Amino acid sequence: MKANDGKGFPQKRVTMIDVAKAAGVSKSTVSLVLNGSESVSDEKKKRVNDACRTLGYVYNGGAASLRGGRSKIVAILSNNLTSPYFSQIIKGLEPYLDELGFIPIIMDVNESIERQNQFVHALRGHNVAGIIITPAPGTDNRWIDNIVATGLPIISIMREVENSLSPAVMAENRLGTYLATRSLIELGHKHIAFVGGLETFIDLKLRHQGFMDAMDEAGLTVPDNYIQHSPSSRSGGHEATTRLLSLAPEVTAIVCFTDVVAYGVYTALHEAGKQPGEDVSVIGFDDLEDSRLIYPALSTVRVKGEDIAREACYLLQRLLAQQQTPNKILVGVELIQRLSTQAPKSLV
Amino acid sequence: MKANDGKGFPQKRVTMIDVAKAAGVSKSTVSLVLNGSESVSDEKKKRVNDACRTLGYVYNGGAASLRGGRSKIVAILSNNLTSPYFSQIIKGLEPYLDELGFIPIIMDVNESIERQNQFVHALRGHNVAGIIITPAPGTDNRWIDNIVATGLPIISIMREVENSLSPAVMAENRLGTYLATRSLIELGHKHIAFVGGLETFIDLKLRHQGFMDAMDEAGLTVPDNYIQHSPSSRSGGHEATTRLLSLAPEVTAIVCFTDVVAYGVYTALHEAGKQPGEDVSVIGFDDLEDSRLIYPALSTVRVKGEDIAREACYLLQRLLAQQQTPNKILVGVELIQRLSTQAPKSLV
DNA sequence: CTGAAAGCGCTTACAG
DNA sequence: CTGAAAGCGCTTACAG
Repeated sequence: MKANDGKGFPQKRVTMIDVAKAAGVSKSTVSLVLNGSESVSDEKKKRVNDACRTLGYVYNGGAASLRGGRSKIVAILSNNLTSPYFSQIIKGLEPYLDELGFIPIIMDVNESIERQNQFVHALRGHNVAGIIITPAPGTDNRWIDNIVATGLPIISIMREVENSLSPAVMAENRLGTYLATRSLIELGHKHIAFVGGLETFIDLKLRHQGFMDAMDEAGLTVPDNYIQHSPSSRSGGHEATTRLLSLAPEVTAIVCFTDVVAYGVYTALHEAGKQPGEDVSVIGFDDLEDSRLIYPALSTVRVKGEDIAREACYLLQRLLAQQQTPNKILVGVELIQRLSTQAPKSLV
Repeated sequence: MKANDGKGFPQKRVTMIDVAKAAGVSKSTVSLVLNGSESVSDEKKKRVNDACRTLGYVYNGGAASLRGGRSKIVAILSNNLTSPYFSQIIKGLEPYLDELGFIPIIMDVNESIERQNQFVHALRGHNVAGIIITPAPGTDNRWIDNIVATGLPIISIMREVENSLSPAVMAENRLGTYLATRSLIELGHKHIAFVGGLETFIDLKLRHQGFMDAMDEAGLTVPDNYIQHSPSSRSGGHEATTRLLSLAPEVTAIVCFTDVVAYGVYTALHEAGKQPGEDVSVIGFDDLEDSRLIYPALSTVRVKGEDIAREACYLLQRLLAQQQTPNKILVGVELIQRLSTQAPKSLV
């Protein structure tokens, strides 16, 4: 085995002063060049840039943000790093953030208010330019409004903090499940269940509402045990569906809180000897990339992560420019019908 | 729609001086208390902490790291944010990092050398305490060794940079696919293919090697078209398998680069009217949580993300303490047999 | 268009 | 155990 000797710190750090000396200009000029000022002659610009390269200069963004008041970092706080949906949104955010010259960092809050608090505190102490957050359940509206009041832009995505003044970007949750449920009703289903989501999630309330609206409109009743809550995970969907099948075997269609929950529903159906789509229709929410690749391909409500990303960056820009922003932006949804939703067997 | 008026920055920032005044102590004492020094009287400690709370003081970690030389931030650079495997490793890292008092941030490099470069540069300028990285393909060994030479701990996980002095933590890749392949041979398979992975990934080379070793040992030949490369995604596995099935329909078993690739293999088999497990055996690598939940449950090679996380943090600690470290740590693998690997039909 | 000077909010020896 | 002082590496008016 080879080994590091652990002897460290040989190089003295190269600073702007060294660069200035090497380039034969003042420190301020170096700063101006590095920040892309127009008011420096091309020749000096080149000398500065060359000096940076040959000296191996590393710009100290930490010092810059201490003096300047704002860093180039934008933090994205995720509650569910394992959620492919959130990954899609992050991927969507990156090109916009890049273009604005920000450097995106991601933090894993994991639905914990304490971690959320701790992270935001640390972020404030590092003068980040802004925060994009999926608020953890139970986030206090005054907490988030206080942060906004300090001048730090903070934007909620996917979930809002009720009664907060900070802006939020969300999907049309209610409409989404309404459309999903109505599509099942139109196929002829009458015993339709709703699986997944925890009651503390604000988005669950809205998705649940859309489901109930469609059922009411069709004059269909929803017994209590047709609603099965669970964590928004595959295993959550699995367990909730196993419960559902034992309590209400007459169910012929299931509306799921998310696509990931739907994947768990598939597993539970398989275990019960039922074929998703053929025996029990299943519809998801999100339209993850996997959903058209699994078997049978999953019908779902598409929310474009990219739309959420774009609007969030739009809000960020306006907040940074101290311009007015709408308090809430709802991005559209689209019903995607694939093989997992079919007419009930009794009608075929 | 409610709106933010965008008027900003009302509060003047509270600093240590304000806290010191309010608590009736000097600025240094506040600093000592906030950094957990033992040498301050309990009474002053309490006064300082109370003052922080009542004033709403936010510790400026940026300023601290400028003066002190190191921040409490550890960056985790991921190449594939959508990979559930990487998410599992991050989850594994967090408790260790928490315990050491570090605050973990994640950055999405997305297999791009330029982004990797840019991010590491920025991280250096923010004096992060350390970097845990899955090096992008093509990472230069001198580049990474230079960073180590500045005293910034950087630890590779999952992939190593060949000929680098910086330490790496990896799975026993070669052994893993060797065991996977041998298990298929023992079931009676003779026409075994290898699907997934790009040739630029160092870990692919090793996994491929393990496959070849087992085949050679059993005296089985591997035609060129039994090896199908693809991105490590579900759709990659899907497409590679579709190619494979048309070129070599006699194949009865597939060793996959990762579990995610295996999921794509399932889809391609379904589309070809074949049942994974029954018609064609499939074995993955990683053992993601999903793998026991999909249908049929996936046989695989388990690498505990937690093991990789633990060893990475161990290396980080040693590097920070300027102690010697091993150059490479290999964590164990375990063969997990589920329903997706069965004897070939011809033998039943 | 460029340079000298002050200061962002901390930590760290150093006296006492 | 505590306080006064210097300085981390930048940016930003301000003169020139």
